[in-house]
Amino acid sequence: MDQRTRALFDARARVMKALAHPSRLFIVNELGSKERCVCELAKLIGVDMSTASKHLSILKAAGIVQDEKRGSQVYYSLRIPCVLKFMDCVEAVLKSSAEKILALQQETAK
Amino acid sequence: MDQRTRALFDARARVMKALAHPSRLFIVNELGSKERCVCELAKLIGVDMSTASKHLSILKAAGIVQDEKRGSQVYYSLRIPCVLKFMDCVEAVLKSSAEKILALQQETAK
DNA sequence: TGGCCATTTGCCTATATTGCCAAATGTTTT
DNA sequence: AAAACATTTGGCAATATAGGCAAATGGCCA
Repeated sequence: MDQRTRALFDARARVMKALAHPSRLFIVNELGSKERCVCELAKLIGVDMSTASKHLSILKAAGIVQDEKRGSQVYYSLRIPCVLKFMDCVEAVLKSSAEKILALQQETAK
Repeated sequence: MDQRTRALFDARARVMKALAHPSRLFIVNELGSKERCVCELAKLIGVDMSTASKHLSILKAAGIVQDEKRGSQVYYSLRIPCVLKFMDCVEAVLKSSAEKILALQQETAK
């Protein structure tokens, strides 16, 4: 893999990494329907506000969300909504895995 | 977030995590055009074969690829091809980030 | 101004990930 | 059977990630 290719996949992996955490996937999902402030998201997830803030800063650094300060609150929203569409394919992977496990069990039971 | 929701997002994150590494994204990309054995992928990426094998086992455990042993070689192929489509959106994120940085630079230069 | 709330940042510990080497396993060939 | 090759696995050290607490910052209101 040459230097140029490596840089390309490093950049892509940085974006994927930002999404590769349950709380951050939950955040992206929430922001898909409406913008939210940090304290709302922290409550919804059930973590410390500082933890939620850090997850949001990771998503922001990756270019996935954007923030807007209004009064004393910071509202986050999706910057690139197509990430929401990842979940259909992820669910297909999960479904397919579940079916495979089921098939193996029935194989064993024979 | 209730137990059920947490389990859902944990499962999704496990799949995303499997994809969140430059070598593994490269592998998925390669397998998009044709199946490959471990040694080919190791050479293409430029890592030890044991390293490539571990990456492949992570992708396999996530349900993204499948393997088939033929002779002394193990050929891996994409099990769920829709993951290839993630890259368009990831590129959109990267492009948008690049444009934002450019805009900020021009702002500063004023 | 003082107090309260929302947010961010620093710090710290626990845990997870990465990638190499070496060893174990299985396959093909001579 | 031995040598050669492909793959996987275990061990290990370096590095990265996660999340809570406490402190710092900034806005709002009495």
